[in-house]
Amino acid sequence: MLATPGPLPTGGDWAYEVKWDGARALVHLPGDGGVLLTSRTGRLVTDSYPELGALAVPGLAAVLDGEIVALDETGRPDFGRMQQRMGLTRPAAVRAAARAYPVTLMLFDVLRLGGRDTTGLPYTERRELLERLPVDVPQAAVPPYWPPGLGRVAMDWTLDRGLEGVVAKRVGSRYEPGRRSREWIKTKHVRTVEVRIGGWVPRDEGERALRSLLVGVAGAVGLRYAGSVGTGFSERESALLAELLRPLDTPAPPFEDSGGIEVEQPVRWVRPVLVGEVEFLEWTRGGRLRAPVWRGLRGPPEVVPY
DNA sequence: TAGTAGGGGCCCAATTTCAT
DNA sequence: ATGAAATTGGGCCCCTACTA
Repeated sequence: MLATPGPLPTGGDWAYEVKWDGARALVHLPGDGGVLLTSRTGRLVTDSYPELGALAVPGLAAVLDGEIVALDETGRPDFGRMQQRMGLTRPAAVRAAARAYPVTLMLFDVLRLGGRDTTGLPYTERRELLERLPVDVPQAAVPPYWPPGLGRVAMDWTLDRGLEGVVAKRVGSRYEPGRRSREWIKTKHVRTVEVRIGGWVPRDEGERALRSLLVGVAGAVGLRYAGSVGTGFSERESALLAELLRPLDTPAPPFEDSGGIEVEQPVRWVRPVLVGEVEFLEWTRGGRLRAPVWRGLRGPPEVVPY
């Protein structure tokens, strides 16, 4: 069951949970002391997270839903660390990564318990089952939730702690396996930043539309490259931007450190006079925008000191 | 060593399904 | 029949592993 993105729902029948920034996983506990983990796409990922073998409780047969996260020293999920765990299969590599960045499983739902399908039960009843589970290991947690009426509180609380956002769940809803449902609504804390366009990748030879924008933010001595943005603009905006960018052509990258930019596609550099707004999740360790979305041009084109 | 592939996520646009 | 909602497909981003 997947959440639909949207504004925070309010009203008497929504409960709220933290939106954990990691990798979604289903935990299969056959009851014989084994553990199997599957990813959102159904891939078997057990071998990548050996420490989660600790979840096995002899006699407990269940299927649970949760998010695998790699917490930093402050207890906040660090997606960069998580990425260093995902996809690893070589035992030596897995061991080394597990020692450096151990993961925790945040459990938030029960799909089967003791051979019984629990997906038909309402959210609140599944939560009760979840909280009564005899899973008591440091590698797993059952984070609390906020009852109806406290949606704003949940948003403020998660914002204060630098968490990604909130997932609202309708208290009477059943679990819908494999589906994206409106009974779960995810609301992210979005950040925006003002950027200058320093280059672009045309969609084709005609250069009448764009594939992506290369943007920068104010750096120490000039424009610092912040990554490329490939979504958020409609067909119309794409055409308009291409039209505005074509006359701004310049031979060299306008960024202060052009060495770090790796683009295999044909890039057109431009004088960085166009200012726009980009919505993004967070800054990566390398100073790039994570999950950037173009939100539009801001203000008139300006003559800039770069 | 360089290039390719794949996982996770996001959005737009097109298509299909569902309601009125 | 018509419009809205849901689903699917295609791109792009970030990061790392795998392959040649």
